[in-house]
This record gives sequence, C-alpha cells and structure tokens, in this order.
Amino acid sequence: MSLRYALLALLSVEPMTGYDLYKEFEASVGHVWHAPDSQIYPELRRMEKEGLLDGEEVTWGQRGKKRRYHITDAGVQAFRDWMNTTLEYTRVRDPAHLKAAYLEWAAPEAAREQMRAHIEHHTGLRQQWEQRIREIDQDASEMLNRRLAGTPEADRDRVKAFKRFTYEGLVARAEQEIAWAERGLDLIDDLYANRRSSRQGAGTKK
Amino acid sequence: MSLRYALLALLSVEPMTGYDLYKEFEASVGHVWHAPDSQIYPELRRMEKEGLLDGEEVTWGQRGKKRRYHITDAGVQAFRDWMNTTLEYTRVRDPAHLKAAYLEWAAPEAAREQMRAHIEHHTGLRQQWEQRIREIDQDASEMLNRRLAGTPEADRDRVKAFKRFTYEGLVARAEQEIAWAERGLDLIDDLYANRRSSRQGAGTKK
DNA sequence: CGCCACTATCTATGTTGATAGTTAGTTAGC
DNA sequence: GCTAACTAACTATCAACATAGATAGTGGCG
Repeated sequence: MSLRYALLALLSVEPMTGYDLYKEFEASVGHVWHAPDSQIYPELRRMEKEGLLDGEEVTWGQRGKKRRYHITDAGVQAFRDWMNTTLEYTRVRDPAHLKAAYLEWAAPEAAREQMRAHIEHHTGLRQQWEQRIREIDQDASEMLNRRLAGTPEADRDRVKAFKRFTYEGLVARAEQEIAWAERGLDLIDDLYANRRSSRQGAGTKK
Repeated sequence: MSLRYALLALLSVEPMTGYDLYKEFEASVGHVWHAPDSQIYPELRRMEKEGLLDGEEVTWGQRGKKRRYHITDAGVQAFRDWMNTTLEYTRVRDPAHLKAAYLEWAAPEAAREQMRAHIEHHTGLRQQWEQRIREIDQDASEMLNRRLAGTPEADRDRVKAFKRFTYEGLVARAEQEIAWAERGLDLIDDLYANRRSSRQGAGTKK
C-alpha cells in the first residue's frame, strides 16, 4: 500500500513518467522504499483509473511516446489523508535475527561470515544515508530543490528538517546494527575459544 | 523462504503438529518471525512432500486426529545448510521512515501522534524481548529447556548465548527507534513553535 | 551505417503474506 | 446435557514483491 504513497510524494513535486519514477526510486526514495518498474507501471495505471493521477501522452523523438502523470486534487488529498492517518505496524519478520537465534547450528566461520555480511550491508546503507544528509545540508539534491522551490518559504525549514530527521534515524539504526554484529563477532570468538583452550577458570578476557 | 527454516528450527527440538507450531509462533519465535496458520499448514505439507519432514497421524480423543511432523535427516541437513549460507539482504522498505520523510504534509498533531505510535509500538516490542531475555537467564522457557536438554552439555552455553545475543540486538534496536521518535516529537515542537512565537528575530510571521 | 547503451513500457509467473471464513472434534464448567 | 473455549486443520482470495524476459524506440559514437 505504501508504494502508492511513495509515488504520490514524488508526483506532488512535478509530473513524471513511469520511467522517471523508477529512476528516482533507484536514486533517492529507493533508500527508504524500493520498487521495481514492474510494480510501478501497473500501480500508476491503477492510480489513474482511481482518479489520483492524470496521464498525458507525450511524444518523444519521431515515433516514441511516453506517458507523463500529473497528480490530481484527489491525489493530493489521498496523500494528505495517508499522512494524517497513523500507520499500523506489521508483525516482525527478520531473517537476520532469526538466524542469529540459532547460530550454534552454523560452523564458527560461517557464523562470523554472517556477522561480517551484516556489518557490510549496514555499512553500505549508512554510507548512502549519510550521503543523503550531506546533500540535504548542501542543497545538492535536484529533487529536493525542486520540492523546496514549490514550497512556501515559511515551510522550507520543515521540509528539510523532516528529511534530515528521517535519514538521521536510518543512520542511527545502521550504526546500531553494526555495533550488534561487532558484538556478535566477539561473542563467537569467546564461545569457540573456550573450547580449544579449556576455558581455564573464569576465562572471560577481552 | 525463512518460514521453512523457522519451522525446521522448532522441529529440530521435538516433533510437533501444525497447531503446536502455530501456538509456538505466537508465543516465542513469533517475536522474531511471525506467521499465520494459513501459511504454516500448507508449508508443512510441502516440506513433507520434499522429504524434510515425516508426518505421522496421531489420534486425539475419540474421533479426533492430528498430524505430527518429525524432522528428517534431510531436514536437519537443509537447516544446517541454510545456517551456513550467508543470507542475502532485501531492499529497504520502511513505511515509518517513508512517512517521516514527508511529515510536513501532516497536521502537527497527526505528526506527533505518528511519533507516539512509533514509541508505543517499539516499547511493546522491547518489553516482549526483555521478557524473553529474563526467561533465558532464569531457564524459564519451556521450549528452550527442551532444546537444551537435547544439546550436549558443552554446547549449551552457546545456545543460550546466541539466543540472548539475538534479543539484546532487538532490544537495542527498539531503544534506538524510541529515541528517534522522541527526537521527532521535540523536532515537531520546535518546528511549529517557531511559527506562533517567532523565536528570536527571524521574523517569520503568519 | 551499424552497434550499443539507454529510455520506455509491459507481461508473465511464482512466492509470500494478510485476512477471513469454514469445518469439526475436544474439554471443562455450569 | 449444554455451551463456550479451545484444539486442529484447511480453503479462498487478494495484495505485495521478486525475477525475468519481451518489445520497441532513441541518441551518440566510431
């Protein structure tokens, strides 16, 4: 259901084609919400049918054409309504922690590898998100600048502040995940060191 | 794909019926991986067909019957293989942060309500997870005790340590989310206070 | 001119998950 | 003996996502 609102958020700035939206998803919103083109195109058609968007045929080169979508008043209203509705949370479903709970089944090296992959994954995310924060601070994001251009001056601070706040939260989360996996690596070392060198008394070093 | 491995994890301790597994999902593993019965029953049948489980008809009362599933060697192997394979991470898809990124669209009170709901949701999760940690420390979990009973003594520390580690990570995550939403509440106050009481100079009236 | 990378869109298939409803037996208390 | 709550299992439908591939036009380079 959120895909629809991610699309409305982007289209509230300016009209775009499905391909534009797909590219934008890859480049920026995709850091918060990812969607493949095969999901975007049909959703846009559905949204047009429901009156949230207006589609406009645009020619492109000699014979090429593309469909550019404009948000309608109903679309703006739908987005605003969603924003004013408290979101219901879905149940936890976390493969990384599920695996962690049974890590004694893995070979020590595989367990370590799992933790390393977790660190790598979240390090990558953190970098992307920190990059987004830098772009916000330096007004370097095309999309955000266009959004700000269409925003009353008095509200611009808020637009930037909420965006920054969002990415700060994601960075903090990534850092938490990295810290957790680092502790996992230490734990694995401890648990499998105890074996070989017969844990001599209360062998909790480190 | 993970549902299958969550089921194998539980069935590696002892044979269970679909209903047992469903109940166990609600009570414990569900804090890491949730699944409705309508997903569990067909998956069990599929797993039996693939040789990961053996199903056994058990009578219950006069006419009642139920199907108890035993893990097979192939099932154990499949689980071990999964545990030794590094998991691929899926793309980010986070409704709460998607919404946060466009919070300027929400009425201030709705924005606050969103943050409060985030805090409440993660406070609930934290409580459940802290409870799990307490159970681990006090050997109060039936399921875990049965698992430990079937584990060589030398490995028991590990079983408990990894379980504890998992829930510690989840608690830390919940705390991070709570702290983030608290900051969100402060931010909302700041951003909308500026309006009414023109904070020091910077004459943004309305 | 031919090729290639890119733009643009669509389709098809399969899995996963959410929601809800159906059927039927069991157990315990009033 | 009835009823309510629980145990047990299955079915149906729909939305969401993943993955892959099909089709076709564009624009630039050598």
